[in-house]
Amino acid sequence: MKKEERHQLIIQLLEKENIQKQEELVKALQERDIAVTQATVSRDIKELKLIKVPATGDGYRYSLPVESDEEMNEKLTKLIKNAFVSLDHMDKFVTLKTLPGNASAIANLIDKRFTKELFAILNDDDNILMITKTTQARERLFQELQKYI
Amino acid sequence: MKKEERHQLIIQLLEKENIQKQEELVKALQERDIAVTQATVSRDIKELKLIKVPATGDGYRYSLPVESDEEMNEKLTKLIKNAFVSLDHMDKFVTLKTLPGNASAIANLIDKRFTKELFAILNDDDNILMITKTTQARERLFQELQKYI
DNA sequence: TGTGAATACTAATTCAAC
DNA sequence: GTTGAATTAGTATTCACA
Repeated sequence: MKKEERHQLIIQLLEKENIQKQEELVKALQERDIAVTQATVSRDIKELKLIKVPATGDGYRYSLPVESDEEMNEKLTKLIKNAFVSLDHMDKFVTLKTLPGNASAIANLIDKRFTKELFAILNDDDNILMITKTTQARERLFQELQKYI
Repeated sequence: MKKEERHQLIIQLLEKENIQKQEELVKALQERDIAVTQATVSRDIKELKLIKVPATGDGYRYSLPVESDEEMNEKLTKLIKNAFVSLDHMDKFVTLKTLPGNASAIANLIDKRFTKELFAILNDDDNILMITKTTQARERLFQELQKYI
């Protein structure tokens, strides 16, 4: 079990369970036969940027990070820089072709980042099709995406 | 200086300064001639639901809360329960009539909560007009809003 | 109810080992 | 580069009191 896998598992655990303390995360991981200590979990939390949130009821809980626009932009830039093939538009459509396997991650980020502009977005393994709400929105979206290239 | 005032000040401080530890908040408050201890700041943080965020660079910082869906739902429920007049729909439109002065706050929350469904939302003092992306989305939105009543 | 002082608890880091 | 054990740093809570 590598660190990266554990990180993924931790994210899943946080979605399901109410983790209030790092020790609880340690236990939850142990139940899945992953032996780590509080020290490691503390580092994981830092790396994953998990946040400690005062719970609505009582106590505290660990929660997934809220990505800022800047962080999403950074991610998008990296992803697109690495996987870009072509970008095109027509009417209210924008298409982005990527290297195989990369469309999904990029589409997810674009979806979050451009909710305002997007009417719908869908992708297969290496293509993203975006449908914008208006032609102006298509223009904005296309120009913004060009910046990432 | 009452607690409520201090809370407001803390929120302002967090927006401006990079507060990494509760002790720093204590110091920042002392500089403004407000004498409190770490214990009090800890309670303030819990009450304000401030979160401890692993910083992008190094270390940690305290930050303003992120509202969860549940919290938005709670707020919406309260607001709508208190100010509801009528709810109606037609084609891709949904209208919500409220008591005078209440439309804006409710519209803002609906906008955040139903981004997926909404194409546009606008309000005056006591009316909200929602335009959904599709008829199915209108159906979903209308049914969800009915639950808040 | 709100607070500080002391304390208990939790989390982050250091340091050594791998 | 990653980890656990031990330690330190930081945070939450208890308890007494205004």
